[in-house]
Amino acid sequence: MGRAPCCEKVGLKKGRWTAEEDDILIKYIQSNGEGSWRSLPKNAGLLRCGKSCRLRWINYLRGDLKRGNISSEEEDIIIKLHASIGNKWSLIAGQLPGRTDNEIKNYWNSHLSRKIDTFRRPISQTPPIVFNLAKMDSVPSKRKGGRTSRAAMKKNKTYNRLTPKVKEKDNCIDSVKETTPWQPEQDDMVLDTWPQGGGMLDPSEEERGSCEERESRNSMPCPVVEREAEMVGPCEELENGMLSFSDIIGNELLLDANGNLTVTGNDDQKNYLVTSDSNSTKMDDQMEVSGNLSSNGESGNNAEWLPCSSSHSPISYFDDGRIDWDLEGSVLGQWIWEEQEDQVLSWLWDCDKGGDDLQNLGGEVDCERQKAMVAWLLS
DNA sequence: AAACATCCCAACCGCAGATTA
DNA sequence: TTAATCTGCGGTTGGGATGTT
Repeated sequence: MGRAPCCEKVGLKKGRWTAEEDDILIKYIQSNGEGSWRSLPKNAGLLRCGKSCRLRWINYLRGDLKRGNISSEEEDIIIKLHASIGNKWSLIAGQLPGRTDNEIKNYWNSHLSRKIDTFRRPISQTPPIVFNLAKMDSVPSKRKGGRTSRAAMKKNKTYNRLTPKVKEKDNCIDSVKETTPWQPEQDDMVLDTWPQGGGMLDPSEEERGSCEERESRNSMPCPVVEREAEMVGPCEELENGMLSFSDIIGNELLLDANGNLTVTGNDDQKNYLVTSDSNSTKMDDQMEVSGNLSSNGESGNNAEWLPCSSSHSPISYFDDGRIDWDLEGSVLGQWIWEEQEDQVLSWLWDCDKGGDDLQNLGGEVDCERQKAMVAWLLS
């Protein structure tokens, strides 16, 4: 039997709520309390779906909602939590009093995800480079038209127009560093390094599905090589002040505490997942990758590059029964979350302290890199 | 001033887990 | 035990707002 509709849809009003409707809803909830959303519209005399009433109340009319812009501290929390748990907007919202999941979701989609998405860059054609992010901050966007983002307008009302356009590559690239490109051992490697809820708290391999599916789930660019290539020159893209985060990961990103970004390229447009060859530290190394937001295939941590799509992916290690890192769907994963949620979250809040926490989990955290990455994202 | 491009967010939709009868 | 219902969540979209050309 098909699922019954949440409410009788015929004759119900849709679209923006009017002030009168808001008043009715507020008064009704004030006198009757929340809940019984299905019967609320009828009882309150609203021509709205109960679901719509609930949403309106939760996201807009509740008294304890915080108005105004997302603060940098809140943004910091959002970034850190999203890097850890992915699109769990309600969970993230739970850490931000007065903010709703919808608000955070919108903020992520309109501000933060774009920041990361525009960080894209072609992988192969450039020599290894070091970017001075401090300089990049001052590099204007190359947009041709359209509306300036509100965030940008808030930050700088002379946005774009009064800022001289950067023409010289040297303005955005501090130096070119020659390194020996790392050669992959396998040709069919697929990157899965973006810590979209991943790395640390990734669902099982089966649930991960295709790249597109994961992109859809996470609202994040999937850094898989078969993605449409965005072929722009190194500085052309840098004029946007951003690189693809996934590209950076794929190119062996090194982000130091000063915000300098080192990218050592690989020349076959392959991206990789780094993991350890030590079973006992699989989970921890994943944490390190996601926490540090950097990977180095030559790291001395017994690291080896493995295709995440293969049976050797770190996730598959979990699936092998050694550990199931499914956040909600497994006993062990549930245990980890329940028992060590505080540790994980405290690591997110306080890097200095979190190092110890993660040590307890068997991992290592490069706090300086984490801080630098967050600082950059907030820039 | 008009057309166009883009941003942004409120609201909708469908799904899934929890609860109830 | 099962179906119906409720509730919450995450993805998506419509359209107003606004900057650029």
